[in-house]
Amino acid sequence: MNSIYEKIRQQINRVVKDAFETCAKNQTLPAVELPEIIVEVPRERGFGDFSTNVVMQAARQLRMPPRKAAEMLIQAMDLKDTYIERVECAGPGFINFYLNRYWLYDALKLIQEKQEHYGELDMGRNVRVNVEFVSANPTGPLHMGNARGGALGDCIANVLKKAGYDVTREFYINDTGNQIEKFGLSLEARYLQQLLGEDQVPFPEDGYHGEDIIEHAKAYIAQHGDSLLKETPEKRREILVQYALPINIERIRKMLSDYGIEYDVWFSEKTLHDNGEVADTIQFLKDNGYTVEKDGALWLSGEKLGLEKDEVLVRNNGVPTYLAADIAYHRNKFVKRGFDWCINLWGADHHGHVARMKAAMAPFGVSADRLHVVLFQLVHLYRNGEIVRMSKRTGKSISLEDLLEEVGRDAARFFFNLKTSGSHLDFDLDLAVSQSNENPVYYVQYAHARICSLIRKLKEEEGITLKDVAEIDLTLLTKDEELDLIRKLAEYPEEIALSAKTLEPSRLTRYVMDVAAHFHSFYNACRVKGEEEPLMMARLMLVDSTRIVIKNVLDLISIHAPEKM
RNA sequence: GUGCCAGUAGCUCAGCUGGAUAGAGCAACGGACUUCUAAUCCGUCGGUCGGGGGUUCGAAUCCUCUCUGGCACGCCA
Repeated sequence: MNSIYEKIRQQINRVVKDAFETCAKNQTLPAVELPEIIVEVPRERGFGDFSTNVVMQAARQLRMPPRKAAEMLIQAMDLKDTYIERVECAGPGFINFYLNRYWLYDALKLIQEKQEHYGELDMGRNVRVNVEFVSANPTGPLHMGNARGGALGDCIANVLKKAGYDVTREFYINDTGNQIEKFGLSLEARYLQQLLGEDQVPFPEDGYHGEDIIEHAKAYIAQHGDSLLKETPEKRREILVQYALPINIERIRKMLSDYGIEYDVWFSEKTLHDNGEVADTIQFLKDNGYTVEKDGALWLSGEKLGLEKDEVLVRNNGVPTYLAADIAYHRNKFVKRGFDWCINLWGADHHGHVARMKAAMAPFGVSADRLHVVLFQLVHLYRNGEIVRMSKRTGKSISLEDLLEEVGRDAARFFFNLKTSGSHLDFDLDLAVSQSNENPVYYVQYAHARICSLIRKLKEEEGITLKDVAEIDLTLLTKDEELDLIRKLAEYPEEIALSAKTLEPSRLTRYVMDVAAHFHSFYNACRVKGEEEPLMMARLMLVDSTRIVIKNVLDLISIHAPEKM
């Protein structure tokens, strides 16, 4: 068993179904097909611990007022061997379940039993999922979009893993094509400028203007001198790209690693061209009638795939487009490597690409729902209440490196995971570094440190450590603050399930803030140290369980859980 | 012009597979440290859920129209 909620849902499900069968047998209710029984937690505590609206859903088929049907059901319920203490009908026809406290005590036992494995589910058993994220152009430093995409993608991967999926994290390296062409031209111009003087060599209008390009040129000259002057421009660019690209990729890898992200696969786009998979994919589409020829180019047929318009696959100069490579890439993921499910994280400015990418999988027998694109909105940085576009130091747009330098990894990961991916994100730099009650990062970390401190003190000053669960009387936990905290901790597996289902890990960030809030309330209302041994031990178990959950969530969002602050 | 996303408290946002009296944090105001960390807690204030219409027992949630903001509509990626 992984979740008390799951257990309770099963109990309620069984109780309702059995009661319904009894009623059908007595003919107090018509024997109809019941809809799925949805069990939820009512907003108001007074409406019980759990409730279901099943008779309202079924009111039409039952041909009876919901309240009346509910009453019949409740009368027929057998509550033996359940947590359910009593059942009431309320409102327009809700059935409210009031539970005894043992479900909460069992929830605590479950946490202690599972420890860091608490919250793990088997939702994704045998499902292999590929999560591809960041995939930044290796032509320069990582920007805010990469930072948000990185935080989201990594967290989604963590959550899916926790939910039992077989997860592969992947970075797609755009190491060929137009961007690289531009990269080469920029490097070449900077190289020549260094050797021949800036005025002697024009810099390409749409080139990469960053300082890093000049640094690459200087570094290359320092190591290899002016030997490229005598090469052909093509050869020169090739050598410069071969020199600078691995450095950039390594920098990206290092930067993301500092950010807490480690990939399983670094996938090179170039290999798809070199080994013929792009050509083969285009040929396959052509052979199966998914293409049209027009204006000297080869187009993906929009009509054939249900798209609004055709898209170029091969330009009239014979060079395949990014789309062609991307189709080959996804075909590689699904068909060649056999992933059941692929998740891509893209900036919202790429939303136009989603429909064609999904549609383009159909020819390969891959249904659109196996490709899931998570679009995330742009990030706006604020300082002193004003929007910040440029780095003070470099005058360029703010890089991930700048951000980590200014606010640190914990704050960055926390704030990028605080809002749902679909909403625009305003990142307040002042708030992220402020050591105050306004900063939610500290709020959560402080709760963890407080717990660790408490546990440490008990051990060091009193020699007290947590006893075996079997020897602890949890029924001594009766105060609202205690029970509310346990209730919150019991929700954790539900949060994992919902985060995995919706691919919205930001709810975990909000959840852990909630856990911290309940802990702080508990802490102010109840003492641990100095209480009589049995109560102290029960509370210590609650506190330690809280520690386990907070640590668990902070690990998922890749934020440090300090033991002291 | 067409499409996608968003519009909820002064601010930043949850809630959106229809459910009971729409939530949280911050800000504002008033309280709580002899006792395990006050980076904390408790309380008060705060809403025509952008607007109109519709669907039904019930709508912030679904449909439709409309207004506002962002983005996309390339032989760029």
